[in-house]
Amino acid sequence: MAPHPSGAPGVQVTHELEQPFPGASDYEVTCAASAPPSPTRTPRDCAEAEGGGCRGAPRKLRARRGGRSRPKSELALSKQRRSRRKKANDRERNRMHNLNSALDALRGVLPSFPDDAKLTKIETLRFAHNYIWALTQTLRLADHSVYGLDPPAPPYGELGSPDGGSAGDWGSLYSPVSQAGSLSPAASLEERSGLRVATSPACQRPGAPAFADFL
DNA sequence: TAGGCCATCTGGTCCT
DNA sequence: AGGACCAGATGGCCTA
Repeated sequence: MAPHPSGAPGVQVTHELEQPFPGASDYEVTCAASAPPSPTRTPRDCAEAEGGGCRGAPRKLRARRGGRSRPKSELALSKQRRSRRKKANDRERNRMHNLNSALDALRGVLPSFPDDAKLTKIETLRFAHNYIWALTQTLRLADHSVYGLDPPAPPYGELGSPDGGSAGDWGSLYSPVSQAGSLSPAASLEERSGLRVATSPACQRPGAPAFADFL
C-alpha cells in the first residue's frame, strides 16, 4: 500500500533517522521520564476548574499575573495565535514522524513478508502482539521439553495469551486473537495477497511448526 | 466509485 | 506560557 511513502505533498521530513532505535531520541526519553502513558491519565476531573486550576495555583496570584500582561491589539493577538498554531503543527508533525519511525523499527524486527506490501499500522501492531505471544509460547514449550515436567501454573497474565487465554500445547497455540479471525495480520496478509506467510529462521525450532502456522 | 489507509491540521486537555 | 498528547475532521492516494 503506502500511497505516498514520504507523506503528503509539501511535507518536509525533519525527524532524525539513522538512530539505533528511532524512539531513542531525547524526545522519547523525556516523554518516558515524565507522564505515564495516556491510558493511566487521570480523567478530566478538573475540567470544570478552568482558569483557577486544581493543582493548588492560587487564584490571586494568577489574576495578578494576568493583569500584569500587556494588552495586545487584535492584530498582534491574531499573529501570535497563528504563530503558535504553526509551531504546534510542526511539533505534532514531528511527533507523528517519530511515532512512524518507531513503527518502522517494529516492522524491522518482525518476520518479513516477501513480495508483499508494507504492513499497515494496525497490522503491524496486531502482528507484533501475536508474534510476542507466540514467542512466549515457544519459550514455554522449550522449557517444557527440556525439563519434561509440567510447568507450574503461570501467574496471571504471564504465560497465557495476551488476551487472557491459556495455552499449553501446540494445538492451542493459536492466539485467541488470531482465532478471532479479524485480528491476525498473517491472516489478513494472506487474504490480501494470497501469500503463505514466510517464516523467519529465528522463529523456528526443530520439529516445531512454523510460526506462520499459528499466527 | 466506495472504502481503506495515511498525513496533516486543529482545538482541547493536562502537565511542567 | 508553552509543550505533549489526544481525538476528530479533512483531503489525497490507491485498490478492488
